[in-house]
Amino acid sequence: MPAPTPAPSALPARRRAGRPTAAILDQDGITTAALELISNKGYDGLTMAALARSLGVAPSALYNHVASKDDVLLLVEDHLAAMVDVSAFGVEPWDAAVRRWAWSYRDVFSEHTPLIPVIAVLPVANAPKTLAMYEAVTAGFRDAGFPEEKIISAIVALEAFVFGAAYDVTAPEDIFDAGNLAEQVPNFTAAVDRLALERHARPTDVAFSLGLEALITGFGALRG
Amino acid sequence: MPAPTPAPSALPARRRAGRPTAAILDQDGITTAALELISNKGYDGLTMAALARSLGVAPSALYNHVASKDDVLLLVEDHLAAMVDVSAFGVEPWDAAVRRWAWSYRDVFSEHTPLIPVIAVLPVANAPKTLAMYEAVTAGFRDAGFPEEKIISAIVALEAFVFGAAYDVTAPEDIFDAGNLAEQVPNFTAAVDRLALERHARPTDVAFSLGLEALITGFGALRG
DNA sequence: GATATAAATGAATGGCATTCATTTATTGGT
DNA sequence: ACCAATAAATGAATGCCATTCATTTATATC
Repeated sequence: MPAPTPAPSALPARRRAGRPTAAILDQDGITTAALELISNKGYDGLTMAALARSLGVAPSALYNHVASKDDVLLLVEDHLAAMVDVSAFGVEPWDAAVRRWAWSYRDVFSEHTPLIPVIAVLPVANAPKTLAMYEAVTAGFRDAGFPEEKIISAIVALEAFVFGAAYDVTAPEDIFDAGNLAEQVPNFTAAVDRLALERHARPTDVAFSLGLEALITGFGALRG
Repeated sequence: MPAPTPAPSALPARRRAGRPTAAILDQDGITTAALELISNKGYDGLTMAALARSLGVAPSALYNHVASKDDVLLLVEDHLAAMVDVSAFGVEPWDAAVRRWAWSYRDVFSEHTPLIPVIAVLPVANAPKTLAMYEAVTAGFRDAGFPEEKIISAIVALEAFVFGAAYDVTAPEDIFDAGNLAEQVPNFTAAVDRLALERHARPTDVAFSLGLEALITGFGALRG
């Protein structure tokens, strides 16, 4: 049967199918809209349908510009990588530069932990800004006298710590409350209670600092 | 209209609805079936439908024993926590015990990275075996002369590193291949190539060892 | 023996990413 | 100046997924 003639939609000037004067969508716009959506509704709210809606477009239109939802996540990841602070490398001493980099790396991704499984396994060739971050860090290590064969390993180790710590930031405060099992784990409970007495900074920041300083000290000793 | 009388199913002795002589399902059986399924089909294959099928049961039956799929993941996680090797604490020296614990922790969860977002944020009260692991580690730190107020922070930091490293294990080998962007990141590319010349162990193991030894050294100095 | 309960069934439900045929304005070639 | 190819949109499927619900019934409890 012939398709019924669509009633000429009088109301909200609905766009008709077909190539428009200028493309509505591009990867930059999709990235920006995704970030906005994530910021407002979190990663649960980031659906292809919601993303399309926020761009005033049908969901299927997105697939002219990205291959999949994972592709969207990759775009977001690469955008965030550019926000990580590598500016101290080559300016400040090596240890201070690492410290700045690692803290900002953690802070950026602690708001975006659902990306971590994506990044951790992402070939860098698909993420130019991420690659640029690695380049800056690598150059910083090299110029600081780091033996070349250990640079990547050191960065990988630091990154592992950063990613794990990013999760930790999002954990509930009472994650270590053993509840009614407390009597069965006296050492653990005592240590948790003891930590709670220290009221300096967020526990997650204390742990991050403790680990990061150990890594910086340990890696610093490798420099020639 | 009245429900049509169901034909008395002659064939595969299909179970009828209603309370059976003994419960078919329990949390242990669900956990075991989930692990089997994960082992065979990976986490993508772990659906409530597949889990139910492997148990010879309707999907909805699972919900008499678990509240949600996340609940299943929690059961799996706690089972795995019991496989982490804490046996060296109190037997071997502190640094050797930490080494054994961290390596085995990483190895166990590198096969189960989809659990990491669950664990990292999981209140320990819901995971008794995980809690038992923490108790053993905490006692080991305390007996090694670790100041009590730093024990939890040190464990959290080590755990963060372990989780991040577990992801790294699953990364593709050529993750650092910059492809056609290689010229734009000369330092990075050189460092990646230089590492490739070292053919001792898996790169992921080299990085883990490097980071872990730095953490052990750094934390070891905190002992009284 | 009556009643309540636990544990199963199977049929919805609603959300999700993704695919596909179709439409049409623009671009580039002749 | 026409014409073919293409890019970019639509909207209607598709199939998978977790979860809910009314219903059934064997067993346990009073």
